[in-house]
Amino acid sequence: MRRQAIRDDGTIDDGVSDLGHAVKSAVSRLYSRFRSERPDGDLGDGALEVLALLDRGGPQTLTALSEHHRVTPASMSQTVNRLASVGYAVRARDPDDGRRVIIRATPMGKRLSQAARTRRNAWIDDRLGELSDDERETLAAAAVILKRIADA
Amino acid sequence: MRRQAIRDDGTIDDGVSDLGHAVKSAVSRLYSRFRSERPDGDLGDGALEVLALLDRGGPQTLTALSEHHRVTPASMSQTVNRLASVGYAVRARDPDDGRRVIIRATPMGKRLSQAARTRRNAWIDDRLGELSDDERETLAAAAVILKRIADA
DNA sequence: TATTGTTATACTCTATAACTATA
DNA sequence: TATAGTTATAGAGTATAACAATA
Repeated sequence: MRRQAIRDDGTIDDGVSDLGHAVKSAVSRLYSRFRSERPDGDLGDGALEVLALLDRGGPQTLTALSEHHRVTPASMSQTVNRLASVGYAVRARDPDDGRRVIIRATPMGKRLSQAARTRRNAWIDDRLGELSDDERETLAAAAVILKRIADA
Repeated sequence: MRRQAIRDDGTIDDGVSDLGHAVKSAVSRLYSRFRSERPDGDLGDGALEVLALLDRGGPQTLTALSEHHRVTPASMSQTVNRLASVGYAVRARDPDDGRRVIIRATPMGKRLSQAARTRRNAWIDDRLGELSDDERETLAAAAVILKRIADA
């Protein structure tokens, strides 16, 4: 009889090739954990990621933002609405193409983005500090691969 | 002058220790990608993950489900409402403690869960198939570490 | 006509607050 | 009193459909 074990997520580990599930499960669980460890009072994830891109990558059109974050332009327009309503971003017409809208972070939005990044990385930084050097190297290598897959 | 590069997410890679950001960014980007690659017609992520746990891990109390998924009992109660409203899960009173509610997947819910898992792993399985053996080993090792961090 | 963006509407998932029922 | 669960309400984030403005 084959050895079986119930994983933390309730699925069965039967020893068969199952890397896809392992990666998806680890990513989903860790993403949930990031959410539950999120400091109160911050913007939501979507809005903060858009603000970070505007802060560090410069002004962007709505379409560029929506493609980068893999959401529809309609969804991104609403995220920009949220950022604009609290003064963290502003819209301006593109002078070269009146159909385009250029979105940029305000100085207040940039300050918020930078402060939030430090706050929100605190939890994962603490966890990584508890690992061995070998484990950190593994994660550094894996992060590169995962990023490449995500952006392919 | 220090070499700098703008990352895909718009932040600056200044070569300084930054593993926390790399991991968080890779996980967030990949999670977004999972969402955008999700087949139409499936349940949402939260509901499907609960259904998978009920299918493979057996019946659970509401509190157990909410703790496993790191959400409030109130949130989990609503996710169970969604599953129950379409016939994928049912509630029953715990005969030993009338305060408790036992939630279990119906046969239809179990079938849906198993079919959905295959559908939803198809994208990541394809991507992993394009990697080298070394890269897959790195991801397998990283998945274990990330899972441990997420569940700590 | 094609492209860019917006608004209206709706669904999922989450939270807090206030509540009921049982121990 | 403490524990287990629910409902009401609200907000973020997502989608599709229908629309306006510009190229």
